[in-house]
This record gives sequence, structure tokens and C-alpha cells, in this order.
Amino acid sequence: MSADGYRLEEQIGFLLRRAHQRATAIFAARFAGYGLTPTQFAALAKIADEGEVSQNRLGRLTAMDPATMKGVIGRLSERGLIAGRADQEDRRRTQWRLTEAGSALLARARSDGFGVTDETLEPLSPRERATLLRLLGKII
Amino acid sequence: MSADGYRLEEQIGFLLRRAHQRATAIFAARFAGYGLTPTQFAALAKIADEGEVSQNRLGRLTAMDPATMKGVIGRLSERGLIAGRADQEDRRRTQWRLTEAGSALLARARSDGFGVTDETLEPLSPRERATLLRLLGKII
DNA sequence: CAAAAATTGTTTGTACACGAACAATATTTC
DNA sequence: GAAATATTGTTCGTGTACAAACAATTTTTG
Repeated sequence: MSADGYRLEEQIGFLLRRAHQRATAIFAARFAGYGLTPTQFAALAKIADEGEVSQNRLGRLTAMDPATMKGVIGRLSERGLIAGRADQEDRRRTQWRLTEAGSALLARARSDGFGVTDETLEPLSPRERATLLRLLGKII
Repeated sequence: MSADGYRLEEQIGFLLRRAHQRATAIFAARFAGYGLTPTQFAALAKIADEGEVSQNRLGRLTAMDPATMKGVIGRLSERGLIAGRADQEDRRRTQWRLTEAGSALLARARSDGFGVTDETLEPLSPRERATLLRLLGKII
């Protein structure tokens, strides 16, 4: 153990990294059949909510850097799950929406999203689950 | 909003990703002068605790994949912060320890580690902080 | 209106993160 | 002791994550 009492296991960053790793692993297992990563699924779900959305705005809604967003958009677009069109009002923008294929895939995958949260929170009581979500919400 | 009530903002994975992003940003700001990433700092701290440790064991202690660990070890080693020696008893292993430079850097940086946790948890009361750490510990 | 500032999106470079396949070496099992 | 199994570490490929520098376009300000 460290001389001055620094314990890695008690640092919030380390705990968040490990918890996120576990959540990601559970997601990967449940979404293996869809070939979607957590960020790709988040992007699809948000595009569905918005109907049509620009790349930058989608990045803000899903908490992704513009550079990261570009990669995610590119992969979804290559797979034909989303399609973009040039915005007439602002020529810097591209507006993105779900394709038929994207909509169909999201419809099938969506219910599994709840399963991921349920399995990740399985060690906690209902009350503890609500507390954890609330406290995480406060430190974001 | 989604037709079937799926709200991205209430999914544990999304919350963990965002919370981790914030903790990482705070870490980056406070550790800018040291040129250390969270994982590199975690590795240094654990090597210090252990005295000497193999790559695989260090990976388990810091929750890193062997492939990830290899990259982290490589960068710390290139900077001369750690040094490895071949294990006589098990010829597959390399044992890693801090160099003088690594030890000195860690000594300077260590106290800032507490600052990262403090700033990240700043929106919470002391009681809430303890609860969050406890609940995160349960879902890892 | 013209200059300044902000926004949108791209590119490059560095650093995790992990699955999969692999070689070398140790350990276990029969 | 030989075969089966496990462990240690490497390499490759894909996918986040973000800083920094940049071009194009739009909005704000004086």
C-alpha cells in the first residue's frame, strides 16, 4: 500500500473507468448480434428522437467530440443505417436521418437497451439504483 | 422523445460515460504539467505500491487489458519513468519498477490525485460522495 | 456595410480499450 | 514423463476520445 494513503481503488476516476468498462462489456454481449457499439446505438436513438439533426448538434446530444462524431457518423452512414442531406439554410451543415434499414435495426435493438441497464445495475436494490443514477447526474 | 420511453439520459452506460469524461477532463487539467494520463498515473501508483510487478499482474491491478497495458508500459518506459528486467524464475515475464525519475515524478504528482477526486465530487455532499463510491464499488 | 467573432465540419496525431489470433513458457493431469 | 491446459506477452484491427490547427460559412458588432 502507498505510503501517503493514496488508494487507487478509492479514486472516483478509477471507479468510473471500471464501472464504464463493465457496462460496455455487458452492452457488447447483448448487442453482439446487431453490430452496434454503445456510441453508435446512442447516435441512432438520438437521431430517431430528433427526426433530422446536424452532426454538431448530434454530438452535443450524445456527448461526443466533433472529431469522434465524424467517425461514428461515417461508420453508420457506410452501413446504410443513416443518410445525410445538405442543409439549404446553412451550407456548412449536413442533416442526418435514419434510413429504413436504420429504423428497422433500431426497432429491434431498442428493447435490449433496457436489458443492459438492468444487468449492469443488477447488484443494486431498486432504491440504490435510483440513488446511483441521481448522484451520477449531479456530477456530470 | 422516443415513442417507447427509451431515454438515453437515464441509461447507466451513458451516465457512466459522461461522468468518466468529466473526471478525465479534470484529471487532464490538473496533470497537464506532468504529461501523465489517468492510466499512466494509475500504473505508476500501482508499481510504487508493489515495488516490482509483472506486466500482466499490473494490468489486473489497474484494470487494463494486456494489449492496453503493453502500450502504457511502452510509453512510460520510453520516457524513462519505469524500467524492466527479465524474470529469472519465469522467462515469459518482465518485472517492472519505478526509476529515480519515475519515483520523483510520482512524488510530485501524487497529491494532485486527491484534488482530481475532490473536484470531480465537488457537487456532492460528503455523505453523497461516500454513497456514490460505495454504489460504484458494488457494480464493478 | 465591413470587421470581428462564432459555428460547423475536417484532418492529423496521440492515447486508451478490447477482441482475436498467436508464440513461448509453465503448470497440471493422467 | 508426455500430453493437455494455463499463463505471459505480442501483434493486428476496429472503435472511441480529444487537442490542435484549419477552411468555409454564418452571425454579431461597431
